[in-house]
Amino acid sequence: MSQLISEADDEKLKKGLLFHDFAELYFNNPEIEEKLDKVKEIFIEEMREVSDDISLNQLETELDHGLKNLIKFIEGKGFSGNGYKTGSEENIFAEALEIDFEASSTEMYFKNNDKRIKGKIDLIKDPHHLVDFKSGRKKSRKEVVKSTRVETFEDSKFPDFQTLMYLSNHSENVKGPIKFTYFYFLSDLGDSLVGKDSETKTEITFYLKTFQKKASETELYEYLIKDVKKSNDRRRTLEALGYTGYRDFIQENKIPRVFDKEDFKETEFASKFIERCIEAKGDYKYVKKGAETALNKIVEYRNTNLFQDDVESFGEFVEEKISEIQDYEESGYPVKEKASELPMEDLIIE
DNA sequence: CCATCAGACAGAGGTATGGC
DNA sequence: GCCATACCTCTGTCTGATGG
Repeated sequence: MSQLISEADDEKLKKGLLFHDFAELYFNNPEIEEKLDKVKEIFIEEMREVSDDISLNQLETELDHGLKNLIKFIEGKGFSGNGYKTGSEENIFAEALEIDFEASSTEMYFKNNDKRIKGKIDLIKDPHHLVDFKSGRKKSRKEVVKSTRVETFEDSKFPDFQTLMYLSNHSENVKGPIKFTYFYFLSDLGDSLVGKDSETKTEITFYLKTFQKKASETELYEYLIKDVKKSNDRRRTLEALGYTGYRDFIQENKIPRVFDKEDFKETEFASKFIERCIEAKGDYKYVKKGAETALNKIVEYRNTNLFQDDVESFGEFVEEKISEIQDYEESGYPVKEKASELPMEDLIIE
């Protein structure tokens, strides 16, 4: 892969930067909404500098959608982040419009020497809510978790440690679950014609407890049986087991770190669980089926949220990679693993 | 009352296709 | 080479019918 950046890439980067700058300025100075036309002008002007054959029509549509979505999403004042530094000194729109602004919760930079990570959070909406603005295609919760988790990122299309990195760092500042929102401000382009109101954000929750602990709580038990009819196999099975029966089983048996539904079904944990269900209700096909879909749901829950064990295993992974790099420094890099192929640009190497 | 089965349906994920 | 899109498959849900 060439290091040269094509004009198209350049254009994309610039566009992303401009949208981010607008988000930052709007968050800190919401009255800018009155000067939206001016913002658009500046935006288009700035884009012309990178590329002389941009499609004005398309850019205007994107602008209308993107700015509208960002305004709709951002409301109220944010939180002054402890442990963060203000990230960017300049804001294109603020400068062009000669607005003096003080950012206290946008573009928050952190560098965590202990954990050897660093990054910049687009917006800290409140102490328990981080936000990242994205211009690309919307990704599902499952995709986000898969691409950030150490055990599964290699199988994902776009490995990206950002989510775990930010959460890992931020969890030092707060107690209790942290929400991480990816806001895809352009993802509903083209929907308005059909009148569809498509979701433009993906929210991941990081529970500051292990999955094992979380799984034993009523919340997960409820998740397994809610929103289905009384006749549902899984619901009938789990209701026979009862919450206490379910909780006891989880407390007695260690849940294996397996993220694939099929593989999970093969584990001892799974067969024991099915056995326990049969004991509670009787040896019927629907009980086995109900227990199996429950196991699937448990894995699904795990694959759409993040837990303490994910952060821990990420921390170990970082340590491992850093010592590998130190080894390479001494003995030379192996030829087959180019540094650029490793999704770890953001790891601190000093 | 409860268990079982088949068939229709919806949503999510994965994959192949065609355009740029 | 990239990407968005359409298509296919898998999974789960619900309904209605049958029979204990």
